[in-house]
Amino acid sequence: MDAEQLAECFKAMGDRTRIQILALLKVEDLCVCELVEILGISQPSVSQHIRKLKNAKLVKERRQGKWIFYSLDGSLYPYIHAVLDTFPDLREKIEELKTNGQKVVCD
Amino acid sequence: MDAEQLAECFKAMGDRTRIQILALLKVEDLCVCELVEILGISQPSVSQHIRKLKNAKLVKERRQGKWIFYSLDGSLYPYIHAVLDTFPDLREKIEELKTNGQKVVCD
DNA sequence: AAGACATATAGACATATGCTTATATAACTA
DNA sequence: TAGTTATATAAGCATATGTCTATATGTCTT
Repeated sequence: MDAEQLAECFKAMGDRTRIQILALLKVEDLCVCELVEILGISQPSVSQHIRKLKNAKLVKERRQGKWIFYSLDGSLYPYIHAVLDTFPDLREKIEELKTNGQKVVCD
Repeated sequence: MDAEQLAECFKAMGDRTRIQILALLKVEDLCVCELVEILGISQPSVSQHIRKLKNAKLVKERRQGKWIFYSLDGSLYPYIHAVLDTFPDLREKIEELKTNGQKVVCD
C-alpha cells in the first residue's frame, strides 16, 4: 500500500469524533440519527465523518428501510481489529440510548 | 486509552511524509540531515514532522555526537509492528544515500 | 400524491496543518 | 575561542479540516 493511501486511512482515524464512531460501531451497527444522539453534534457533521470513514474503507453501509446502518469494514486493513481493541469501551453510551427509547428498531 | 490520545497518534501517522519517515526508520535509525536528503524537503520541515512523531510516542531519539538519531518507539502501541508491516519498503532509498556517500557515519 | 423522517450535499467560517525562510541553540573541531 | 555543522524554534502564508445552518435527495406512510 502506498504512502498516500496509508495516510488517508490514518487521517480518517485521526479525529476524536471518528475514533468515537469507530468505538461505537465496534459494539454494534448504528445509523446516523443514533450517532447524532450519542455524540451530541449536528446530523450533517456526523454524515461527513461517516463519509471520510467510508472513503477510507473503514466503514461500510447497509440500507434498511429509511435508515442506513453503518458497520466496521475490516477487509482492507489486517491490523484493524488489533487497533480497535485499544479503543475505549462505549457500550454504556448505547445502553443509555436504549434506556431513553432512542434506539432505532426496524423489522 | 482515550479518544483524544488515540486521535493524536493517528493524526501523527496521517500524513504522507510522516508515513515515509516511519517506513524509513523501519529499515534503520536515521538523523534529520539524512531524512532531508531522502525526502527532498527543508530541514525545519523534517524537524517538525519528527516532533509530531515524538509527541505521539511513535519515535524516540538518541544523541550521538552532533547528530540525533531517531528510531521507532513501539512501546506504547501494541499493534504498531502489524501496522508498520503494511508500509512500503524504502530500503532502496537508504541504499541510494549510502551510494552517494551521504550516509552519516560516527564512531 | 403529499407529508414526514433519514441522510447527503452546499456554502460559510474559524481553526489546524504543512510548508517555507530566518534565526536560535547545541555540539564538535581547529 | 571562533567557526562549522546539526537540529530546533519562530513567523508567515496557503491550504485543509471540522463545525454549523440551509437545502436537496431518498424512502416510507397515509
